[in-house]
Amino acid sequence: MADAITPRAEDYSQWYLDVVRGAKLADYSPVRGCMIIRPNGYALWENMQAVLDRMFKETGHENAYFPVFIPESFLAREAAHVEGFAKECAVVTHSRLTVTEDGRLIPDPDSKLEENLIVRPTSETIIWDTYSKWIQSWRDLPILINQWANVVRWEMRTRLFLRTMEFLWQEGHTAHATEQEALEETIRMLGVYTAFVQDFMAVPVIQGIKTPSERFAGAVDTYCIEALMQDGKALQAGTSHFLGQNFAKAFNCQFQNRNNELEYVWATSWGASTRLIGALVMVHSDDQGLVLPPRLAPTQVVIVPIYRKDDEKGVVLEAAERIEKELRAESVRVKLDARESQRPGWKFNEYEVQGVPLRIAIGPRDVQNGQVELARRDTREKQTVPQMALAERITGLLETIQQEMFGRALAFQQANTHTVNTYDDFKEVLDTKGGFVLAPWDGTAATEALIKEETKATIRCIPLDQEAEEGVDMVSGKPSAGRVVFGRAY
RNA sequence: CGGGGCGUGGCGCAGCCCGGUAGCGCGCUUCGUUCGGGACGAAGAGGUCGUGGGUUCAAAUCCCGCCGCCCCGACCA
Repeated sequence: MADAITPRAEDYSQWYLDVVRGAKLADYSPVRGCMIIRPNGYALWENMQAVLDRMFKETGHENAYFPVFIPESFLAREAAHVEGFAKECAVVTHSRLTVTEDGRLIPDPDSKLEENLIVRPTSETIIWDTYSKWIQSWRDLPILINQWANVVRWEMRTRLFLRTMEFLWQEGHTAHATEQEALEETIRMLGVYTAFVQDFMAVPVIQGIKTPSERFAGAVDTYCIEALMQDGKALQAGTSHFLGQNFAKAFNCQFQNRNNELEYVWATSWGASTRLIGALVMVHSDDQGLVLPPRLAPTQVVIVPIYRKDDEKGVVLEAAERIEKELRAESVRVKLDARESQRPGWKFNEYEVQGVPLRIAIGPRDVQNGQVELARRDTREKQTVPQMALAERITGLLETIQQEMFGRALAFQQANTHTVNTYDDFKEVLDTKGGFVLAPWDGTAATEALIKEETKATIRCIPLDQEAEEGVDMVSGKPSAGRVVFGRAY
């Protein structure tokens, strides 16, 4: 087999890329670091979008769209923000090209822009410039807006889905009259992400707050959900920022409150990206390829008809189409692959690599016995079941698969979460097992930086459910109030 | 930008050390036999060997320059 998948244990990086490409999710583009999302990958993204979008609307948000170009001067308004993003911006300096005498294409010097434009790396600045025009009174608040967009960050090193120069995401930007309300929004959206990632992606996460050094550029506090990949590395799966009044001040966005006083608006922003697809791949896939959770799988069930002669073809296809109809009536996303250009064995493999949760094979034998062969992608179990009440069995089984995938991922996360008290144990666990490491921390950036420098592990978050526990920092020996989550991260 | 590696049909690679005019697997096309786990046979199509220069009767192969890509780090959703 030419396109065999590298076993996970051998080279995780290669395994991941093999799965992504084997499942036809994405390709590298001619431009370094950019990604071509193939129909398979995009179908997955569309399902994720649909669910998230519904959740946003259920929590009172509406969609809008802001421009891809941001005046350079906007970025400079918020000090921490510019610090964080200035070094990874694509800059537009000219508006047209011209051909030189020797036939080269260059930016026309005559078309140099008066002010450079940057391609948005995130939209806080353009949105807060806009909000400052929209908001005068407390009656104009809150504003609860989400945007589905692409953004560009000129990353030094990239990897399909996990870090690409351009990526698709949603970014929510909300404006509130009070600090309390903005804080509640921040936590609410963290909850939405948690629900989405756990209940739909079947990926367990730890909720927490970032330390100041890992905080979003311009935020007062960054809340996040952290997931654990199968190689023991952590991945940030979503963030929700409490921005305080930082952007309101930078863009002079004030409102008059009920007491006739002028006040700066309180802000949040939150985002999740196509990186989630990477997380999905890295958490559930095996050496046979992608494994998709039924709730997000573009195709939940594939039917592969098997026949040799024309008379067999007739009865087999008839049965297959009947089953397809029954499943569709139950809102199952089903695909009947009756192509004659590929053989059954080839199709079995193809849909396994693509992660389709369930496969039904039906041949003359089955038609005769009133049965089908049902194969689960996640466990690779096969069983022969009656055609009677098949739709009911399948909807139940899809739900079982969804639950069991989450259960296995959770068990993995728990088995790879270690509690340590000494620096030696800490290093030992990181080097031999990886995973999340719960360790005491004295709360200083100095020890955090030292640990990162020496072990490449960062504080993924201070968990929201952190228990008060008197301890001693592994490095400084200073007192620690509770454990934080360390890990090596993507 | 630092450290490694690699550029040879669509994809993955061998050939390079020791120069003689390009090969393998997969894929693709046609025909036949097949079809319950990536079928088999036969016949085909497809390559400026990244690029520029040098050495030589002769360069994928040796020498020098340049370009590009991948991996590991610094940066990051």
